[in-house]
Amino acid sequence: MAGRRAARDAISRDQWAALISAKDAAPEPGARRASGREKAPITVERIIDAALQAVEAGGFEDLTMRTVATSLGTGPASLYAHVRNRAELGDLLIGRLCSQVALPEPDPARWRDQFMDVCAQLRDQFLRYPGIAQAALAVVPADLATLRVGEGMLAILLASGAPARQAAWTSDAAFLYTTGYCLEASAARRQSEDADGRAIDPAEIEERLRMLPPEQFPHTVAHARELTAGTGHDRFTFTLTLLLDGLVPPPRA
Amino acid sequence: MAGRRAARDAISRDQWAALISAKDAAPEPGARRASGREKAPITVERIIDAALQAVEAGGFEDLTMRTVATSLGTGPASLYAHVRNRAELGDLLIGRLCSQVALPEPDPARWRDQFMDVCAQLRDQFLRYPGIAQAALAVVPADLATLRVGEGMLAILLASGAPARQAAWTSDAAFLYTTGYCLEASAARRQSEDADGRAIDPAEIEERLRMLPPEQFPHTVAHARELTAGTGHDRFTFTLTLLLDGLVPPPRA
DNA sequence: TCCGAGCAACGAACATTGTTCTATCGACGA
DNA sequence: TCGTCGATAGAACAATGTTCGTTGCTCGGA
Repeated sequence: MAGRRAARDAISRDQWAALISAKDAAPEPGARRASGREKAPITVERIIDAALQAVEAGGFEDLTMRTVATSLGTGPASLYAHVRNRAELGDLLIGRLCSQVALPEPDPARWRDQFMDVCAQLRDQFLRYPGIAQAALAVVPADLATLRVGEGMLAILLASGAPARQAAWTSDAAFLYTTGYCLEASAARRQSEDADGRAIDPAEIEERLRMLPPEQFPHTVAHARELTAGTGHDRFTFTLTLLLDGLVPPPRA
Repeated sequence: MAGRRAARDAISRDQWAALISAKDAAPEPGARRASGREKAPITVERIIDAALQAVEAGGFEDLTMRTVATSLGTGPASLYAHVRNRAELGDLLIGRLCSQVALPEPDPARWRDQFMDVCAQLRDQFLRYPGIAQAALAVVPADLATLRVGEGMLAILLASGAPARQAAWTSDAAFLYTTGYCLEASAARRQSEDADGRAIDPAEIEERLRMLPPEQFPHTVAHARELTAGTGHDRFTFTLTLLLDGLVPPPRA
């Protein structure tokens, strides 16, 4: 009760500085020389690999320390020499996903498509690992790979000619919306899977919305189709377009 | 492993219909007559009250079945007669919060302010209970109170004259962004509290952003101030304004 | 008035989770 | 060669969500 433990150890500024300067070189300590291949040492990279595999298979809620550990042929205690927390493992996963996003050279003529593309890359990465967006909403400015994506998105928006603060906030909002969208999509997919057999597809949801009492839910009933529409990622691109058009009005109004 | 249990029991359509038709009357079964006051029976409402109190005090992660139960002077097993899951408890909490949102009569002349106000109400409710937005991202169309807010937001946007589908999607995006914003804000506040004593304020974050290598993070370093700015809820209203202006261009461009 | 059925309440327990303690093993430097 | 230090594990602990029986109460009908 009173002794609420620290949810996550905040690193000091010195640690932060060390983290930044050590970003290159450092050929993954623990790999040492990859001397024999009798045991294959545990490294952060291998932990991340195993964790991503687990999430891809069973969703973020199936990502436990024991799952990852047994997947590596060891016990859960062995992971804590490389990862401080389960939360830090989540950060590392997001970092890995972000590091695989290709960032274009900002082109003022195509900034809109470029920004959309980066968001779509993020979206596809997140959707590939259901529920992993949860971890993206807990991280703030921790990982370098995550910051790299933020830098890339900001660069594209600045190339549009928008003022710095508005570009920064829009980039942030787009990232937030992307993770929220993926989280909702993952949750919906999970919910439609669990009744194993009786799936809840959009048509079923539309049907149920129509069953609401029309006196209290007139618009929901009337536009049930529009509310549940959005096959593919139409809704996703629509919202981002809204944001970008609000930031810089499109040439042809 | 193989026997992955259903994360949440999906209700059948009949149950859904019964849920809708039973929305009024039904003076909370279990309250019966409030006969004596010797024990005060456990009701869903009292569970929700206790749960909200727990979240307000210690955040969403301190919301455990045992916390709620002992707060009501009983054991955790007693709650399962009224609540199916911890997840359902989360849904109920969101429902309670949503039920306290005041929905205005849509006014085509003031729809922008009206919509903003509803979102701000949601934001303040969510921020009052740190981390509770997590539960809002897991719920899809379950609770009636939640649907009521959706109906209200949709009604306001329709009053603006926007096409139905765009209004529906924008309403959805605004709700998504609101929950994401609150989740991020709660996480940041928690992280700044945990080092008990050594708080991480925006100034500290700005400082750290400036420490990044300028060759790889030129814009992040240059605009560190803009990235960390946004005292109060400037960022929140900015993003929503972006969405609304994208939906219906403002009269004075 | 009495009885039985149904249901809320509860104590105890189970499985699973994150995390820590401590011992062992190995390699590398002095 | 020895000592030290970090990685690896085994075992364990505390806490969590959830379920299983049992108990007790209330209410409807004989």
